[in-house]
Amino acid sequence: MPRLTRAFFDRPTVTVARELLGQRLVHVVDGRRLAGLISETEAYVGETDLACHARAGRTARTERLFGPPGRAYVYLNYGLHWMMNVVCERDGFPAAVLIRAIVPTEGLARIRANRCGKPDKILADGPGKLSQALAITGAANGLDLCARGAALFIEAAPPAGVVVTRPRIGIDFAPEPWRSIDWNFIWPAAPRRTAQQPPGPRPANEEE
DNA sequence: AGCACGATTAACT
DNA sequence: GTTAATCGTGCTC
Repeated sequence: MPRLTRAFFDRPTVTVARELLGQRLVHVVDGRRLAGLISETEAYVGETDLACHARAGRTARTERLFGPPGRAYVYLNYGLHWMMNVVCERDGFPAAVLIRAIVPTEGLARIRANRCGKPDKILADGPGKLSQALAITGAANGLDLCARGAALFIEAAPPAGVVVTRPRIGIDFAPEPWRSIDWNFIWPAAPRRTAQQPPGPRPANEEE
């Protein structure tokens, strides 16, 4: 499947957040693909969105948000957890989609190791967890997901179909209407479990 | 220069 | 349900 292009991200952030459900987030680490299907996203849209980091205006931290679409905005939250976002909309307008959950599909052995052997059900069902699972850190901040040869990118996959919306998580500090607007998107029919390994010889890039 | 607080997680009771 | 872990950021003094 081809990779999503810059044109995909150069659209309204809410649209991108919806359509990212079902698509495949891939991080190539040491020549090995670590990947999963995106199952939950959130939209953060502009300086007027008082839940968005861009509410602080253009600063050193938010520079990526204001930049061109298709790049990663990765920041550390609570001093512990890396949050993986994809910048959306035109250069100069600050907006991004936070990827909040994925269903791991490739590189399972490495992903389990990155997650310290935790049960498969909770390998990547949170924004901090999926970053740990795919080994995404602040080093990825600003990377162009649409560049040729990028190690971090999103591949096209069948669309999610039915999508459920609800208010965004963890932004109780924000005033209305931002606190309650339905900018969290979930793919309820996402595969619950990680696919089993196919029978026969394993791919060359699958470990142990 | 100092401070309060997160777009969270895991391990508790 | 409660709480510790842990640090970059933006704001105040």
